[in-house]
Amino acid sequence: MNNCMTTCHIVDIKGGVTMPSQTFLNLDSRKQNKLLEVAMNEFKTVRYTEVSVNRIIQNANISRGSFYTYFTDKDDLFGYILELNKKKVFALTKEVFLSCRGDIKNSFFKLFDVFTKEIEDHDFSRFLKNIFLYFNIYKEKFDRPGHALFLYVKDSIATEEIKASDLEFIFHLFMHNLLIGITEAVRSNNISSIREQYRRKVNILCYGIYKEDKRC
Amino acid sequence: MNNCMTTCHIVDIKGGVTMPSQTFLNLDSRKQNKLLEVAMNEFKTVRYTEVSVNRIIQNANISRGSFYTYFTDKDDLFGYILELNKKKVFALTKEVFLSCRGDIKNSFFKLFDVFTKEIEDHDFSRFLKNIFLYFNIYKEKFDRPGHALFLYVKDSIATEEIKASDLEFIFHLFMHNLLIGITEAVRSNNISSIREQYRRKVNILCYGIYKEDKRC
DNA sequence: CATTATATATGACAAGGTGTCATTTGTCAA
DNA sequence: TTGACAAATGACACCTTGTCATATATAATG
Repeated sequence: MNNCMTTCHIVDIKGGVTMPSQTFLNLDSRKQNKLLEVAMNEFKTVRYTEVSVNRIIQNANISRGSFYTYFTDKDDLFGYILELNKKKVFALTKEVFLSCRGDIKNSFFKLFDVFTKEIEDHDFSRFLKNIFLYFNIYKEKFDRPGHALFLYVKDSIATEEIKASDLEFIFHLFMHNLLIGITEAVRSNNISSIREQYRRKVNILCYGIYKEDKRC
Repeated sequence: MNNCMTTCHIVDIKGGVTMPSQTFLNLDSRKQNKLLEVAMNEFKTVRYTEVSVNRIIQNANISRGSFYTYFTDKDDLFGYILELNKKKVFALTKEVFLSCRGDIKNSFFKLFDVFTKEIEDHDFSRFLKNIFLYFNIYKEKFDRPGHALFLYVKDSIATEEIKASDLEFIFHLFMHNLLIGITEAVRSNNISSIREQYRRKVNILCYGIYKEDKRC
């Protein structure tokens, strides 16, 4: 059943804001894209630890020296690619929230469908997993992406019926659940059952874990 | 406020069951411990990617060749150390559940206190973070530790009042929340406020996100 | 005790990685 | 044509890892 993937992911990536050098930005955009594409492919293909700058520069046909004038190192490059994709993720997320009039439950139902579709369409699987992993425990709570995403969609969330206590926490909880769902979906060959399971979980998140009578 | 830690973690670790070679197990236990201690220290000190087998064998006073007869590589070593510590974590967790008669809410309240105490006492912080990270998104859902822990404590959880839908998911949700709380606590200098926040979240998990009237 | 078998230890080595830098090449403006 | 600045280059120093033929210790046996 679950025979693939004997590899797990917890990766060390230097934090901080990532930006390629001006030199890179000045580059002919064809050249930029070539490098980005090659790199993306590398990140999709091998484990993060095994990503090799050597291989990247070979495939992109640039010299070692050039690479290091563009990016300080592989973390830097990865961070940049992430940054580029983040925008898409952010935009999609917000769009969904708006289209659902801020309703959390429905938004997260829909997000699952939207993202799994997106992944399927673009063969992003491996790379997107990395992106999602980027939103992991640490990230999620302390670092930019998770928090930034929240800030970005915050206003699109309908809060009248929600307990005020900690909207950001709630958001992360749902996000976490979504990521698990998506990752499962990406790996599974039976999406519809994963989808069903996912929806049940969203319900638990909404209404709590206790049976009716026990509530509060 | 949150000025430390510019580093985030998403790490690549090979999965699979980790076991040192018989040769290592045969070793005089003083020698074993020496190596383990040195390694542990390395893992505590530097980012996972930067952990160097070189440094470890130097500090442990063993030859390169020996190391590689004990463990296949650094992932293997890390996995083993994790394994050793996991037992402790498992035991503690179960103990707490039993002492709370399986009540989820109270168990997770207590787990927070127990673990933060444990960490404080043992200067595990950096290493335990790694352990906790080991239980991250992927792990949590697909791999041994998270699932295994669940199986281990499963029977100690009182389920009469819980919606049956997906106990494991609920468990992971609470766990996830606990890990976030602990990590925050480890980094913070105001544990009691983190603790308070944590408890509020546990309540959300128990009773859902909606205000009274909106429920179901 | 001598001899053989087996377990353990060793460090030189190949293969490959990273980041730097003095130098070359390209480009544009005066 | 010349000078000034931007970009590209690849050899280099220095690191890492995992392997393997060889040396050494330990045990087992005739």
